[in-house]
Amino acid sequence: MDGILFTQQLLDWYDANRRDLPWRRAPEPYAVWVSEIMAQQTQMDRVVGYFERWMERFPDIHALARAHEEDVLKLWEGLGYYSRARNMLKAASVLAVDHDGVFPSDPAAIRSLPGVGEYTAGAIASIAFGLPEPAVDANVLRVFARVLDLDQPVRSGETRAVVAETVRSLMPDDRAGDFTQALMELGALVCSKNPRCGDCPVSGQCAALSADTVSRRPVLPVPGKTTRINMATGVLVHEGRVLIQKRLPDDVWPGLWEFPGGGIEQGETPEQTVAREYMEEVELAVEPVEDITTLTYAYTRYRVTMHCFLCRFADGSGEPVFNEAVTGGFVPPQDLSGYAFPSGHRRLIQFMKADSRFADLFSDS
DNA sequence: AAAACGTGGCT
DNA sequence: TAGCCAAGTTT
Repeated sequence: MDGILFTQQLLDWYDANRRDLPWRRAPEPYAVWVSEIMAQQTQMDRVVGYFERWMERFPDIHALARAHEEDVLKLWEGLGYYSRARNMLKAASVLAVDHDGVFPSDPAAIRSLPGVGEYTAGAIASIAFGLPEPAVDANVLRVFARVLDLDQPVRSGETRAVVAETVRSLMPDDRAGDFTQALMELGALVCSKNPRCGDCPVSGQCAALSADTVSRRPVLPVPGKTTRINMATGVLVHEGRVLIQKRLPDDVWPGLWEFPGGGIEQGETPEQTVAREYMEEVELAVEPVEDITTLTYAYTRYRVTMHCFLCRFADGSGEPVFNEAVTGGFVPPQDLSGYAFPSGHRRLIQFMKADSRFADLFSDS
């Protein structure tokens, strides 16, 4: 393969086809960092809105370093992989204290930040600082699995090393950041799962295209099995307010809020599950009085069916004791928008807001 | 080193 | 519909 030609063709294509993303207009290090963390395992189109809200709220390192986790999580709500947001808060503290609020250009210093791995360090170094550091993400692996017609598992350490070295050898000294983004842009827009080889600027140098093995590249790992879960949750209403609790650290969705509930056990009805979970989690006797809805959602390898019920106190009233939460309490339903919820619970709230049966609960008075 | 960690859109 | 999978990192 002709490296000079490959790089030139790719950059020319990028100049003509790059998407207009907000952090590309003025790639300063803080903005590049924010965009790269948000982009991890997330499609660019979804990142844009979150990025703009984030930059508005936390415009620089110092603003972020001063932020509360509660506010950071609320801004991140719906993006998933919330440890990214918590790690950014930790990293902002490191940057403010150890680097005086100035984003470091040293690749090793970048790599040492919480939440910054091999890929992200290379991306920031090249895009924000113009350094010739490779950034090998799934796009880049896919592109070179085809260009080089690699028959090894694409996620193996060996493949990653080969691809990183290839990227290094192709990297132009004057446009490192554009080259990094061009490779990923090509993977996202052209050399995708279902590739559009007719539109590819480097199809003339693609070994897989010549060998007619494009559809077999990259060689992916066998996916893990998904698990189905049935859950039940209850919205306890008392004197016009609803009970929510904040999830524990070292669990799924740490620090996010939720309505109490849990898995439906063998022989239980969803209503019985809600009553049992309320007793276990918050030591309250409740009775489900109305079926709100049943919704499904997915997280990591789980597919969840969640049965949702409106609940009342079984014996008039009571004080919650939070056995399986950091804290919690009764809040006015109008205030729920101020808390970060996992998507399933967020959708439950939206459902109730849109359902006339619960109009009085969400009315402003 | 395998598994956990979210979510929504597309096929 | 049931996967597939997206600018990965951490443990």
